[in-house]
Amino acid sequence: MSHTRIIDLPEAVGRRVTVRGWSTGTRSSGKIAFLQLRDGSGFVQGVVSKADVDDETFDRARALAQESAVEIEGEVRADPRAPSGVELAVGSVTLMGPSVDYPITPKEHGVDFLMERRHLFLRHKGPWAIMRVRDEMVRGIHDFFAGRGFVRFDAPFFMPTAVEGTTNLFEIALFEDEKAYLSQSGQLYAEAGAMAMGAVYTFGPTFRAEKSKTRRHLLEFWMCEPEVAFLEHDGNVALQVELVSYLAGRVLEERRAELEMLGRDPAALAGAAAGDYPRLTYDRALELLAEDGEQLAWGDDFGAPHETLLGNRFDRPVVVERYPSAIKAFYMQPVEGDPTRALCNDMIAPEGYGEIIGGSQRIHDLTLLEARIAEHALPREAFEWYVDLRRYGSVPHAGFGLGFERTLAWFTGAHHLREVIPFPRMLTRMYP
RNA sequence: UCGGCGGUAGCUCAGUGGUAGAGCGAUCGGCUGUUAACCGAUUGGUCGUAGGUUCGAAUCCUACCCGCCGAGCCA
Repeated sequence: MSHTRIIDLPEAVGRRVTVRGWSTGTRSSGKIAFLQLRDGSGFVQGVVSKADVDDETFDRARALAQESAVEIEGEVRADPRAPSGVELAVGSVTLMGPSVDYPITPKEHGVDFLMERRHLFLRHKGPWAIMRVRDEMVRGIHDFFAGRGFVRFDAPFFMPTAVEGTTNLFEIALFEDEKAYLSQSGQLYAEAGAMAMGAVYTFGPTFRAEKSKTRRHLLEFWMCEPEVAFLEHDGNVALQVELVSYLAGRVLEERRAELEMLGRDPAALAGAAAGDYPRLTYDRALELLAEDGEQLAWGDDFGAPHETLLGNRFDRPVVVERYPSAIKAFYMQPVEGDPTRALCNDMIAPEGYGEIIGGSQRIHDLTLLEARIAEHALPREAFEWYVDLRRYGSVPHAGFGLGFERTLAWFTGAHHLREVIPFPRMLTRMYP
């Protein structure tokens, strides 16, 4: 017998249907019982009237423990009191999988308690809504790039060496004496991809062995790294703004109900969806920070509090560009006529969510790149293939990395990145 | 790694030297429209661990463990 998804019930008013799902709770009085049901697609209330069913069914319904798996048969009724506009007048209840002493009770719980039971907590409304926004964003990324002729290009996760220095890398023992590192960025490989395919993007997990214990950090997070041949700095910034405003608009359009379930005011994302993000040079950002009482010397990098101050000045993300070369990665193209500054940018989200994008135009000159590799004391042999990209038809190119969880946390208003990934990996959490 | 805060019932917490507490949950009973329902009853404890001070320690002292928040670093 086929069953109907809860999300489709509004189109089935007046029909008898079968719903398969789980009970999230029951309330009952002597003659009527209410079953809260979810099936993964949505939530609905089942109403059991003692007058309509036999005693056995009524008792079975009101005794359903939290998270019991059930098959419910009944008639879909429109009811203005229901949040989704419909409820189910229950005719029969079949227990498919019992549930005893479900631990996450309808009650306030602490963060650690819920994270320890993440595999179950994912069933609840908050995580459920966030995962649906996450899914929408993933498809948004693929649609955005596919619509612009980009090729999805997969970088390896095992790396022979560091992309940007050897700190913060997870070392993996392979065989006997062989070692490898978990990827902290697919960018260098994406550059090879850009020269092969024109425009590519990677999308996958990335690993940072940073002992950071803040709401903006995970050991394992997802990153989207586009890389485009013949793209220069200004085009790179424009692409970033297009991408983020597209994603914000898409989430507002397709997952507004989920945002509202999460208590996230959609108006907070209106500016982000509109595009036209402010652009500041690093030097200008220093001036703004000084206005806020944060005096930084030229050449200092921003800390988290500085990013928050800058981000909170605007109702949408802010682009900060042309940082001092000394505090940026070895592969960044210098500003023409001013080698102390790099053709790079960060994008900082509002509301303290911090940096969601870091990008740059890459060095395409062979001699300059070789000099930078030497200056940074990087292992030349490991980068030989990367240097090759400058030997055979080198062209200006640029790209960036979008921090997926940070962007998603900002969209959903999550307090911590661990809330927006199914199973967070942190310094203090490897289970479940 | 550093700084701040914390660990007491299944959960969230109160209890600062003198009998171990509340709310919620769960269980049972009642109630025909509940949205974290309501009313009544029942159920509940290695006070993070180890040691010390004391007639007496959840409470004071020492060490350690674990967690939360932040810094640095970064997306």
